[in-house]
Amino acid sequence: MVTRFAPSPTGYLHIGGARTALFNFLYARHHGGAFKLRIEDTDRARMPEGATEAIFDALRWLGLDWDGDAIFQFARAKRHAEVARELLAKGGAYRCWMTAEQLAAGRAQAEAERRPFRLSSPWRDRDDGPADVPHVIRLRAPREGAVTIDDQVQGAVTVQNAELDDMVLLRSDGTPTYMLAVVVDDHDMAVTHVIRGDDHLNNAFRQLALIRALGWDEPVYAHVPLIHGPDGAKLSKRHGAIGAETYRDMGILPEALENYLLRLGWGHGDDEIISRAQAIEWFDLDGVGRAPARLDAKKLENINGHYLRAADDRRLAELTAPLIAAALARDLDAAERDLLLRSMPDLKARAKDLNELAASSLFLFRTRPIPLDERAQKLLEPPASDLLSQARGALAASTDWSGPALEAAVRELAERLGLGLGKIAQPLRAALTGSSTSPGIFDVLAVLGRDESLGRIDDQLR
RNA sequence: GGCCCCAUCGUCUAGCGGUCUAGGACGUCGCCCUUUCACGGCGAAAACACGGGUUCGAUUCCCGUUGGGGUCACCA
Repeated sequence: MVTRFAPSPTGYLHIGGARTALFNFLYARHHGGAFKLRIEDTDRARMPEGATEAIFDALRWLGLDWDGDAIFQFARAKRHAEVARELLAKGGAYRCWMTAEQLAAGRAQAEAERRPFRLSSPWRDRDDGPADVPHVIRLRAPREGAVTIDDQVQGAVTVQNAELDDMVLLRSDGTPTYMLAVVVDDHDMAVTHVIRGDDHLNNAFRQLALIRALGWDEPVYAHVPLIHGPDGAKLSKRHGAIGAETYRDMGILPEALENYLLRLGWGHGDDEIISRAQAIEWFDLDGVGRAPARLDAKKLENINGHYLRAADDRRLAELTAPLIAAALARDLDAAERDLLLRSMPDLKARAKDLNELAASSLFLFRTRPIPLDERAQKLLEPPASDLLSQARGALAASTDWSGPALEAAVRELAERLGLGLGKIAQPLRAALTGSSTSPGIFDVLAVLGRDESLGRIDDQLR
């Protein structure tokens, strides 16, 4: 069996497209089939520079590797036209000389009479038009009866043939239409399962008519509901993040986005955190829901936090280093990279995305005297500075500069003064990190080292 | 508007005639843990759109209403 993902290069990988790709990928892997990629690049005018690469990048980022080379639809135009001519020769299609004006007039009249427009070309049953005048080739679609598609997601869907008109296969300039191209490409690529957004459900009936006229094998269809914005409307630019790469920029891990997308419109009992391997084992079309799902940023964030905590420290350090460098406007040296790596276990426990992770690590790399934010300044006001001074003494007296040893020293001090640990820890935190929130203060002390820690404290004692 | 699809907590969903006083997750609100922030733990509020059938029995099946969505090009 063969599935396929067929995006048109718009400049980014639509988040809904990413989910469609994921479903196709998972379905193919689950059934031991192939997952192919086809770029529907026939609309050259509306194709931004680098649009194809953007799709490749996003797919690779998500780890949705396609089998074989990507197929470019535009390059296959000759083949498409050839199929149309063959069909014409067999009588399954006809030449139509209706003009755009005639069509427009028909539509306008239909609208005025408040009845649906049904194309009825006078050329369907005659072929004596002027051969040298531009004309299109239309499918001679059946007018009687109905077609039922046994959709794997939507169930049995029936449409009357009278609802479908004779679609254009070849434009008057000889270029193929999308409908033709899709059918020919799916056939030539040996696609057996067409899994796509349900905005194509209506198209399926037209395409099926063409497939039948051609006498080709019919694919299995599965039309997945679209993804909606938080307001329930179709996802569009005004909702903000619609490109998969935007999520990467937001510091979302690809496995988190994948898990989130997988659970959007598909379920497997109460399971929430699902690995790639597990997804391949479990995924099937019968688990796909039929109602459109809304995007929920909070849930994505939560899942991302989960994957962040589970992620390898080295990988996170590598992912975060460039973000830190950008914030600092300088690169990290080897020692700093090591510091970042060592701090990662403490850092990643509290971040929900890579940007937060980077931001929360900045205090490690500040040069003395480090800047203090408003709350940190407040924490260091008079009564606290005396405590800070005493804490410095206790710390400096410790012969063992390790987390547990330092904690013991500070706890002892707190007890001696009859204070809660927080009374001492907070000023310490402010002096060491310049912030009121950070990883555990004894971890910070340990990771920063004796000289740097004491130095930062002294800076605040002056 | 025609055609097609859909309908369980705010959101994602489990449920495939009785096990439902409807389960889980995110979010929200309490409490606990605690040096801050997170994490984690415990608990709470929160849904079967409505109306008819079918059935001994409907969240589950059928019809209608309402409400969403998709689609109606010589775009893809």
